Amino acid sequence: MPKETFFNLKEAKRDKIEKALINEFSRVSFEQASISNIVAEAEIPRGSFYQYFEDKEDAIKYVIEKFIRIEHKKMNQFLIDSNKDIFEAIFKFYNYMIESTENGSFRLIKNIFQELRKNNISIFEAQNEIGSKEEVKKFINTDNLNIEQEEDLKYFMKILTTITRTVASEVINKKITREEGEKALRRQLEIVKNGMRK
Amino acid sequence: MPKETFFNLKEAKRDKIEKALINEFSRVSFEQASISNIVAEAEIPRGSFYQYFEDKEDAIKYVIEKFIRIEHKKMNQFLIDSNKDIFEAIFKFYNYMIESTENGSFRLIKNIFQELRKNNISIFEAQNEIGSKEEVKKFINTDNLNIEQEEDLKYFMKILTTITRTVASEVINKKITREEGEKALRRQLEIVKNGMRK
DNA sequence: TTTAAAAAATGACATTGTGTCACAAAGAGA
DNA sequence: TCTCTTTGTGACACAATGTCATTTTTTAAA
Repeated sequence: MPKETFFNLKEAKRDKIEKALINEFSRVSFEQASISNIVAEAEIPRGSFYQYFEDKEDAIKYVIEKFIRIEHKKMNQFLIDSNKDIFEAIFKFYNYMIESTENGSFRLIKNIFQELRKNNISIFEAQNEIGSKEEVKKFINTDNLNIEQEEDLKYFMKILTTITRTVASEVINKKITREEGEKALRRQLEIVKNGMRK
Repeated sequence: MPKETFFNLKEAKRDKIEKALINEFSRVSFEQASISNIVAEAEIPRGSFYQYFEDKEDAIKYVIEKFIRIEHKKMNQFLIDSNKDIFEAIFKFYNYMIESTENGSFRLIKNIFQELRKNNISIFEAQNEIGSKEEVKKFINTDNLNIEQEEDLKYFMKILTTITRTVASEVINKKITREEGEKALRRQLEIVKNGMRK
């Protein structure tokens, strides 16, 4: 988490720094991102950066957390739009994701995905942490889901997250086309829905 | 891939370098690993390192590929031991994995897992690439699996890999205990087996 | 054995980046 | 206005990376 000082900054300045962060973390992966570039673009002295953030990791975490918060809201909206059908919502989310990348935020999302994978962070994690089963049910219709134990929903969500992110990553990294990704996602969700056992 | 020159090295020297690599990549994560440390321990001049490897990434890839090759063999053995039952084999593999970490290779595996996740590399990928459906069937009994399309097996393996690795990562990083991991893995495999739909 | 060309080894060096710290400036409260 | 606290600043010490001109070793042909 950024330090207090960062949040005390005037909005314009904070925005400028935020832009510089997004720009640099879009340009290259976390490892290659350079604080020197960030402070140059944000037009702040090097010392100030360390006044605001612990280090580079602290900075990217800030960007990622903001990203996740937005995605999370999106996902909830998709759940509402899909009558709480998690499978349909996931599909909408996938398409939204891919479209975002096609609209320019390509590299940022690509790099953020890499970091998320690296640290094994789920987009649903926040939601899961809020949520007892009852809590989650506000968003997800579990009538058609076979939930035996309290943890099942958590596991289930975890599987869904990873599948979705893996497919999206492959599309974003152009290993497969968007259409192939859609097919792969559909089929994998099918497997999770119906099981692999004959 | 390391350069030709590296493979032309006398075994003793290559082993020494390999040891140094493993040591450094065990000590800290990829980003923090330092070539200076590696060349110091291997007692080779800095220039030699760049004679053998493109860069740090090239070096860790070499270590990872070797690691995967060994794991892959292990997995095949577990499949044979389990009468080609993929679910049982995965379980054996999980336990083997956790035991390896308990026996000292803890940090290396931890860091390798992080890299594997980061780059979304599957342990089964090699196997999948070898394999047409027919090829894979030599190792996996698909009689009880509901495989409609050629790609289904690939998707299925992908899901299994990610689940296993995620759980193993959490245990290795001590987010959960070994027993909790076992439970989580069992339940998640159950979901993939039987499906989530009621 | 001699020799010439190719391959490998070497380490100093230019460059770039990180995080710190002593000091300056600004703000806040009395 | 004075004082104490917070914020800003950039030079600097330190460390790491990748390169390159040069030397050494190997190879193989004469």
